[in-house]
Amino acid sequence: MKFSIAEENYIKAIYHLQQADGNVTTNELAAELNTKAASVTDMLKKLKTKKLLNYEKYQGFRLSAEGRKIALGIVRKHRLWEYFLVEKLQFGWDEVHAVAEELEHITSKKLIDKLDAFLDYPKFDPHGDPIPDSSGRMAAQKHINLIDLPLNEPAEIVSVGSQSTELLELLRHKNLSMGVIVEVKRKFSFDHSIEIKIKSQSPFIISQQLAQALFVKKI
Amino acid sequence: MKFSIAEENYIKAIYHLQQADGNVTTNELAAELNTKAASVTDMLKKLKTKKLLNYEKYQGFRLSAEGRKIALGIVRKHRLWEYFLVEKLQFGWDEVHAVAEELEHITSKKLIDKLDAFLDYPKFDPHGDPIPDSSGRMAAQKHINLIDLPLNEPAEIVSVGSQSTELLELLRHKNLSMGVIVEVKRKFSFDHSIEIKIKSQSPFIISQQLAQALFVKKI
DNA sequence: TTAATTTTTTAGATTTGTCTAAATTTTATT
DNA sequence: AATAAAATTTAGACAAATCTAAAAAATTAA
Ligand SMILES: [Mn+2]
Ligand SMILES: [Mn+2]
Ligand SMILES: [Mn+2]
Ligand SMILES: [Mn+2]
Repeated sequence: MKFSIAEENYIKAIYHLQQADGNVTTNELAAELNTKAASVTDMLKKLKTKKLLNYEKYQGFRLSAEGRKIALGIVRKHRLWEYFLVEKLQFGWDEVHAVAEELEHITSKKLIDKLDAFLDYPKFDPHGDPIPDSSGRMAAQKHINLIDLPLNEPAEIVSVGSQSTELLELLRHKNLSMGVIVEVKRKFSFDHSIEIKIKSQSPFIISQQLAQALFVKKI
Repeated sequence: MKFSIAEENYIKAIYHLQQADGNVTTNELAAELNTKAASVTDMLKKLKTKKLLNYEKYQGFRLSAEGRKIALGIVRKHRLWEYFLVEKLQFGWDEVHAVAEELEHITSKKLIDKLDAFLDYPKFDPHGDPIPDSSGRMAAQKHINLIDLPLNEPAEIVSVGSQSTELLELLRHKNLSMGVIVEVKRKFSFDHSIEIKIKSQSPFIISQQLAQALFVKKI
């Protein structure tokens, strides 16, 4: 079956929300998609009819197995295109999300598999998120939140919690990006800010909000 | 101003038709887009309002200067993507058109200019059609129709008259593609078929329709 | 130069995706 | 448990793009 761009955007958004939340709510999804709750309800009915969604009125919802499969296909396309934009076209890692938001809806299966081969089957996108393979499998992320990293343990930044331009702008300003090695030097309990150090730079403080948006792997 | 995918498809189709025809008619455009005349009329009104079209009821129409500029931008994207698909992703030259039909609607200007650079500023797409540069300029095609090529003059195939899968399938079957050197050996006036020869292959006959779909450059 | 034919436009519906405002259901608070 | 607040759904409207059928205009042919 083929899906419209609007349907695909809903499916993908539900997929991401249920990763975090388990059950997804109407308002949550409306906020995620910058639309209104009434519009969401309409689309939920349609996706339910198409058997992509387990949904009962007022009860919240989750994707069906079939819906999850569709979602993984869209996520695969999104992340492969992001990788292409950064690795081949020299985009900054903080400017690819909006373009990939469009490219992810190109329908050719052959295109995406050939792109995957051309890129040499990358496992992670520029934000550190795993890229599903053509059957929907992807590497698990066993990453810990920077806020939970013990003091003085070097760790590598491997992913970010959101793709908002605001976040990515701040990260760029602080020279924080995928692959950078960080160490937590102090934790301030008053506001939960932390002092971190990155290679050849004096330590600096980041806010709780920023630390929670960063995931690291101990090395 | 931003345009919908439907609007862009109309603009591009009008551009191609007026290249051949001068003035374009409602039915012509409906046929080109596989839609109905009534739908075309509706869209013409909209494009006129947006000043992309010189159009008076019942009089036929052409793009305005602004409309032509938009059209060239879409053509540029279409042909650059086709080049990418063939040169980088190893698509056959006969299978790229449908995918490019979608990719041409991705809106990022930065994307297309970076793609152009990545491809090293190609001048022609895989079908031999010139690719407009970022200001809309492109190489002129000074090609002659294969049906008009004099006997025994070697010439190089440089473009095809349409991208229909039917045509491209036939060309592939006959080993005819961009860059192939052909010579016309005989012309049969009964049905206007011609006998041609290509490198290391015995001569064979092609129909008038096929010969008219091929453009060559004398060498 | 009428009449027939073709082309084009209009009128009225339909589908998709969206919205606001009102109604309903659920959840939280007294 | 009753009431207030919040979340969700329904009702009704709208814009975009399409269609069919009918009307109007232009073209062609008698
Ligand atoms: Mn998207
Ligand atoms: Mn990403
Ligand atoms: Mn198109
Ligand atoms: Mn082409």
